[in-house]
Amino acid sequence: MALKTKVKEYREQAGLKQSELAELVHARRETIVHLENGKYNPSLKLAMDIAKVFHVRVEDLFAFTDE
Amino acid sequence: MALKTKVKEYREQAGLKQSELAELVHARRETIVHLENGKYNPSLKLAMDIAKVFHVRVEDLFAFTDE
DNA sequence: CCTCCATGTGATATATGTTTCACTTCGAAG
DNA sequence: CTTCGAAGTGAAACATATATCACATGGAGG
Repeated sequence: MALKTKVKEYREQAGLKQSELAELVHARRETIVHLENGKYNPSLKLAMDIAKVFHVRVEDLFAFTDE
Repeated sequence: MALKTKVKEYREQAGLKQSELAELVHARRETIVHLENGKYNPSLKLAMDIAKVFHVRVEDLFAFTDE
């Protein structure tokens, strides 16, 4: 049920601010904040857009855990 | 903008009905219908659940085209 | 301490994915 | 032609992702 994400790790490693990543994927800064803090499941498009920015696979960036 | 998907191909190859796939990923049959016909972007969770059923990567199953 | 900037929060509004239900279409088989 | 099961359609209700806005927090440096 819970979503684990590495967006923050990849973003910081890439030297990007939340606002810069948001602009790259055509989303709002607050949306990135919520995502990094696991507030909700993104749409497939948003997830793939972010994965593309970091040149990683969606599965590298997101994982759903049971419990 | 447009979503291309191979859900139908993989599903038929696996010998599954839409209703069976739906049950496996805890969704409704109509949701699978809409997805296979590119009606909307699924949630990341649904996309990953389907990819897991077929043992493929999300990127193998879905692709967003420009135009 | 004060300022600036990046990050986080919360509430509300809007967009859209998903469900539900009732119905239709279509092919295969009797 | 009739029946039956699988697939498709459309509209309305509902759930939730995303946008918007205003404000709070926290660290770095003056």
